Amino acid sequence: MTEPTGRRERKKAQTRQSLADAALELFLERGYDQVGVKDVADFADVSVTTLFKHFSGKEALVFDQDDDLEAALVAAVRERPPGQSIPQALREHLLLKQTQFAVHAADPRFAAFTRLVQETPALRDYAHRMWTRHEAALARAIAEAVGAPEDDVSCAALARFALEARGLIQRHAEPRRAADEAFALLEHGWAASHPGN
Amino acid sequence: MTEPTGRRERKKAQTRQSLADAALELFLERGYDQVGVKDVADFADVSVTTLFKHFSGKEALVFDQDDDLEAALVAAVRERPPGQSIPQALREHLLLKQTQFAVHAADPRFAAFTRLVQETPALRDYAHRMWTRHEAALARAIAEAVGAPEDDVSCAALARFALEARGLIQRHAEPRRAADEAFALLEHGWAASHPGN
DNA sequence: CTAAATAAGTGCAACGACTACACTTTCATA
DNA sequence: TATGAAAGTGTAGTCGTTGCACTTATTTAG
Repeated sequence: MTEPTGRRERKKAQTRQSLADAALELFLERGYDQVGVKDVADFADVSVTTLFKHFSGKEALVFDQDDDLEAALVAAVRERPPGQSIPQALREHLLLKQTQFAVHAADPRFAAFTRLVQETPALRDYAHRMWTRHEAALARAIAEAVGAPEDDVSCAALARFALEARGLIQRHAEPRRAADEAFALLEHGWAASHPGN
Repeated sequence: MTEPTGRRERKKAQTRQSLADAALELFLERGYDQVGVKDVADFADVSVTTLFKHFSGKEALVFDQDDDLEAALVAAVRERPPGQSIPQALREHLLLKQTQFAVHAADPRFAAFTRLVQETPALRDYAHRMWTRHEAALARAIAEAVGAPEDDVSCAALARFALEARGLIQRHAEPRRAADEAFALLEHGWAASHPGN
C-alpha cells in the first residue's frame, strides 16, 4: 500500500490545502495587505483559530512547500560532479532552480504569484528569511566537503554569499550572466584558499 | 550662533530622547518582548500616540541614530587611499566600525545592549534590514568608482556581499581574521574583473 | 502686541494579527 | 464499544499600530 493515510490525515491535509488555495486566490485578487486573515478563513469555510493551527502566520499561507530545499542545496555541494568547484556547483544549482522557475513563468498565474511576493515587503522579507535559514546547514556541508573545521569562516562566508546571490540573480533580466558575474567574485578567492574544490 | 533651535524643537528632541532612554532601560531590564509599547510611553510620561509620532515602530525605539552610516560607507569607497582596492577599503571600513565597537564593549551597559539586539529576533532582523538598506547606494558608489554602468551586476554583488560580511565579522571572536577570510573570497575575483580597483 | 497659523501632545476607539481557553465533534484503536 | 487523541469552533483577550477630534504650546505675521 502506497499511503496508509487515514481519513483523519486526509481531511487535515484537505483543510490545509483549502486554506492555501483561498489565501492565494484572495491575495492575487485584492493584494496581500487588503486581505485579512479572517477573509481567508471565511473563504476556506474554516475558523481563524483553525487557520493558525495549520500555518504559523499570515505570510506562511503563501509558502506552502518549503521542505527539502535545504536537502537539495546540501546535495548540490556533496554530490557535485568531479572537477567542479563548490562555487560552480552552487551557481549551477541556483541557475537550475531559476530555469525551473522560468518554465512556469509562462503560466500567468505563476507570474502573478512571484510579482505578489516581490512587491509585498512582508512576503519578500519572509521568503528571504526562509531561504537564508539554510545558511548553517550549507556552511556545514561545505566545511565537510573540504575537510575544514565546522565553524570555518570562509566556508560560512561562501555559504552566506551564495545564498545572497540568489536575490541578485532573480531580479536581473539575464539570470545566466548575473550568476556568472556574481559567482566570479567568489570562485577566484575560493580557488586561491581551497585549491581543487 | 551655532544652533538657532527654538524651544519647540528642543522640547521635541527631549521627549524623543526620553522615549529612547525609557525603552532602552526597560528592554534591558525585562527583555524586549516582556515590555509593551504602553510601558515605554508611561515610563517616559507620554501618550502612546506621541510615541508613534516619534518612532516608526517598536523596534525603532532602540536604534536612535542610524544616519550617515550610508555616507560613511560611500565615502570609504570614494575616498579610499590610492593603491587600495575597493574590497580592501570596505574590509577596513567594517573593521574600523568593529573596533569602535570594541572600545565601548568595556561598558557593561553597552555589552548588554548588543546582547539584547542579537538575542531578540525582531531586533536582529530590524538591524539587518536597516543595514542592507544601503546596498543600492553602495552599489552605485562602486560602479561610479570603476566607471561601470549604474546597474552593473558585479558591483551590486560586491555591495551586497560586503554588507552581508558584517554579520559574519560581528559574531566571530577574532574580527580581523574573520574579515580577512570573508573578503579574501571577494578580493581575488574582483581584482580579476576590475584590475587596479 | 495680538491674532492666526502651526505643530506637539492627548485620549479614545478601532483594526488586524495572533493566542489562550474551554468546548464539541470526529476519527482511531485497544 | 468505550476511551482517548486530535481537528475544529467561538469567544474573549493581548499587543502593535493608526485615525480622529481635541487641547495646548510655540511660532509667525499683521
